[in-house]
Amino acid sequence: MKETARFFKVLADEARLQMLWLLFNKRELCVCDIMAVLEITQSKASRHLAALRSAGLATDRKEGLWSYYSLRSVDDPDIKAQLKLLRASLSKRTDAKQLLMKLNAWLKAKKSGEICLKSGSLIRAIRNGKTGSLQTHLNGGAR
Amino acid sequence: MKETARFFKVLADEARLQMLWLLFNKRELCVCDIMAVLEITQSKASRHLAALRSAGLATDRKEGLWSYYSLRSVDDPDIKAQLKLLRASLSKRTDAKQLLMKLNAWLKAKKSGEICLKSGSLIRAIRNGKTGSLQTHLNGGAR
DNA sequence: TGACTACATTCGTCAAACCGGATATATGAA
DNA sequence: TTCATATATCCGGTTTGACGAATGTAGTCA
Repeated sequence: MKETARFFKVLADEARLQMLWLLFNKRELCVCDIMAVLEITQSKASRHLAALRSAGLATDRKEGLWSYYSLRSVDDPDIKAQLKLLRASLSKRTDAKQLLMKLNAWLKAKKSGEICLKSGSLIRAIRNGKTGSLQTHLNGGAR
Repeated sequence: MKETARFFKVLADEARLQMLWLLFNKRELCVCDIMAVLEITQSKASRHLAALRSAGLATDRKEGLWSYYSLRSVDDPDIKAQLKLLRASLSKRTDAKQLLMKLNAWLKAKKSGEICLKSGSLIRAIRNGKTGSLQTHLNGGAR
């Protein structure tokens, strides 16, 4: 039963629940998207996604600079049922619905050319006074 | 979703899962029974049972010296479904089955007059060299 | 009353988990 | 090659949670 407890431990964190919820509804998201929508630091996003992956609930696919995470199809019927129930349960929550709206808004904004303002790298670049092409984005490029 | 995470936190402990499992199958147990079957200290048993109670999953009923714990009927349909699924999931586990056998053996032994050797009070009494009626149990009474 | 008990709670310790900041790695572009 | 970036991981610090031992509380019984 230790194994069962370990499974619930994975679900016993709000950030991971939110990530699962997003992945329930989007099939594939990069770390940057999750950072932005949940408004968390990059290391937090990466860390919890790694936890979901090592628990066998998610997989990642690398493409260029990005890591795209998606749900992993589990074979254990009990875990499958738990996840299904979790999804149904979250669907009723207003905060979950709001999160989904936020996700859609973010993806739309991203598609229209904006960049991730929460990016740790970006923040560091700004602090360091690095100019580079970021300025192009922030001044000329961004509307 | 913080609330959901908090719920899973309650399930994210082996001892609490075991207690829930016992209560799924027995309707009412006193702390002493749980201590004996799970082979845990009295404070551990009491602490985790209190956690289940404060999470709204269990209630207790006092009768004389004993506290009898039982499951509390929850109204939230999602939590109800989660617990039902948990029970079904645990039912398949061999360790859960063994625990149940152990519980039945314990209850049978208890009925036939044995006392709880794991009792903290008893241990303390022995350490303190108190004689009293305990010696009757340990020498004359016990087989 | 005083001894004995079941259980609750407190206390100090220890380990696990979460966190943000910093750094490392790897890729793509100039 | 060098720079900008996305992500992973490392590093201390803080919080959370579990634990056993000890103590407290309230029943029972002689």
